[in-house]
Amino acid sequence: MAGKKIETAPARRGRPRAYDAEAALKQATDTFWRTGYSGTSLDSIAAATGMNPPSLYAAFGNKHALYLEALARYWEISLAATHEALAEDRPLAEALMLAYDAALSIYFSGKGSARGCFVLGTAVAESVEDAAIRSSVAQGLRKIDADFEARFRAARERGELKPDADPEALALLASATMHSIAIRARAGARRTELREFARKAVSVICGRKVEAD
Amino acid sequence: MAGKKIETAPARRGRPRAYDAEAALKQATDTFWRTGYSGTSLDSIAAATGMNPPSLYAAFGNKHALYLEALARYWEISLAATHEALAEDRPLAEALMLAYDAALSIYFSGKGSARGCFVLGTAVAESVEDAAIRSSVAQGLRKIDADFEARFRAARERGELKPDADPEALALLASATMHSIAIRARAGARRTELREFARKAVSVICGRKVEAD
DNA sequence: GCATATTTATATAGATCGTTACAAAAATCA
DNA sequence: TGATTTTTGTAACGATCTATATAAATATGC
Repeated sequence: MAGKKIETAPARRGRPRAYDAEAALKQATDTFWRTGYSGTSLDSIAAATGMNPPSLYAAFGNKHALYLEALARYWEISLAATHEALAEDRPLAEALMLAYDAALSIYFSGKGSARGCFVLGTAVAESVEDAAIRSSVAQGLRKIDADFEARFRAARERGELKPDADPEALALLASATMHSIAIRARAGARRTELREFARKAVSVICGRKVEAD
Repeated sequence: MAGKKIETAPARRGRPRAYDAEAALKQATDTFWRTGYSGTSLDSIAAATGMNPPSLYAAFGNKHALYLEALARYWEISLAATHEALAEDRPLAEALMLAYDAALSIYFSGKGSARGCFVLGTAVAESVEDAAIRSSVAQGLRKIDADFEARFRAARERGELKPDADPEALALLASATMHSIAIRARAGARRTELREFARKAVSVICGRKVEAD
């Protein structure tokens, strides 16, 4: 066998960092999530992460780059949750409700009042003036649309929907339902109320009654 | 007849104001609409309105009160547009499309890239930390829901919908469609694309094909 | 004309913004 | 140990933030 490359890191020179970049990104995300991009100061991020400004800049570049990284990570997590919920080994209505329940878990995470969706609650506000944020938002929205559409297409082929059902139209309505839930959550709606909303939307979209659970 | 009370104003003392409060509110709204509440400085509002900071404070109180006034006025206008579009002397699908067209006209007003909805694009971002803004958002959303629901209820009674149609569920989907259009507009979607979206949503909601125009 | 009332324009106060300079601290390498 | 490398903590820079103090400007009432 060739020389044994150890799996441990090669022992970096210099003073070791006192922060965990992964945890810091999560804490920065939480701060942006509550007060938005423009409404969040680096001071508050420094307080939330326990990092000093120079460490923040060494780790993430600047405020804008840090926000973009938080946004990308949020999309990664929430898109994966939606994608997994819509797996095709579940009945259609059940899959949709699972997707909305996953979204609600994210929208109502955190300690204080509900923050809704990080994208719709903070990134959309910056989307007029900030091309990079706008592009990330548009791309993520398209991916959710595509996931819903694929699931409706499969449902039609499998006979879960009538043959003349329009998968694209249903996907847009399913996405719209998620958008509306995200906004209402940030506007103070209760979680139980929003889950009822999801149930009713799924009933209309699937063309039949959906049981409470 | 009693003494003739003239209709002209009673001739105020002091230097006359150089601004039109109504026009200034509209220009301030335009500025908030693009860059959000936190992202908008009083300097930029002063530039947009042509007013000096002391005049702004004399006219509107402070930044927060000015924003709340802009928000209230926006709700007034957009709620009236929706309410009028949903008048019951039109066929259901036509009324819905009229409501979405009215919304699109608002979302794509202004010169630069589309700003979407003032509420969903700027007020929702502040809704976690700002109770007054959150309350205004929640109240406005409820009014739109109620307008849609009333229209669907009338449609069912008139036979435009099947007797087992659920007006509340349909109203929530109709609202969600509007929310989604507002968000997508701010994220850069084209107006024609969003109108197609509206048409498809109306088809599903009304349970039948809706012609292009 | 002169006192009074109100708004405008300027200038700035005091705080906070994003960002960085700088030196002490803490690690490895020789 | 001493040189080197990297991060930390503090302090501060210039810009910008919301808001206001102050005085000039412009109207009315007498």
